Amino acid sequence: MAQYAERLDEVFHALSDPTRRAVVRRLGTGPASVGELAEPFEMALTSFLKHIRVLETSGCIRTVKRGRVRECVLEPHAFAAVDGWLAEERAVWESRTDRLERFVLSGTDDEREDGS
Amino acid sequence: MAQYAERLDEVFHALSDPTRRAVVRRLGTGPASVGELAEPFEMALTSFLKHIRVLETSGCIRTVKRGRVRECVLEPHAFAAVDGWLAEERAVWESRTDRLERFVLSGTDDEREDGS
DNA sequence: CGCATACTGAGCCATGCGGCTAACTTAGCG
DNA sequence: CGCTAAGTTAGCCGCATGGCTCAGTATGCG
Repeated sequence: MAQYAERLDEVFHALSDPTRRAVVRRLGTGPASVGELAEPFEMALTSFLKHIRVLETSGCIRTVKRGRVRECVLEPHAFAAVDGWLAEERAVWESRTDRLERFVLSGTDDEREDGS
Repeated sequence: MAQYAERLDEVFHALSDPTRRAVVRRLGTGPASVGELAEPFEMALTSFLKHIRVLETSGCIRTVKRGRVRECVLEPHAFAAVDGWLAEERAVWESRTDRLERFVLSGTDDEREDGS
């Protein structure tokens, strides 16, 4: 278990920006060029390109240059990492609430986690 | 749909740091004081406290001061937001692959999404 | 009371982020 | 060939982040 990680930092960072999340959302509906993706946003193209780079280096998207156009496609694989982390987290948390539940129901002390 | 969001920026940002993810993981096993949480890390307590603040303002954790000790507890609710976003994302993406599948199987053109 | 413990606040510093403009490169079209 | 369209590179700017130290504050124990 816990094999996910790796670029988890970068993926979470990539998703922490609304512009980038919007791009991801858009790419969910299919591939698009940088220009197409940039169109809904006010910012300069160069600024927007930085977001694309962040998404790409984090592994959230893949891009290829065809002619003078750069095509971007979603890399759903990257989100599995987030999903996996979340699942592990929930597993830890749920096993804890399970123990708590047993403790409450049984009245026995099952609740010390500091090894002192 | 899409009711989650709100502090999604902050939550993703909070989770983009390994120290903070480790804290979240630890808190999954139960509440802890700032000092307890800080112990495994090299950094100064004041530096560590900033991480706690980030986690708190993002809504990932809740803290209360009892005596001179500040207790931190996980706020699993916050992760539901991430989970929700992820689910929406996947929904978009899967409806797209469904359409693609139909297209491939039927041979009809079902694949234009730009309204031009 | 006095002292150690557990934070807390203020403020410094280097780096990184997210925006910008200006100038350049390539590709496609006529 | 020459012009336009689509990126791309380089570099500037202000602000946020994540580390640090040093000097409080306040609680609990003896």
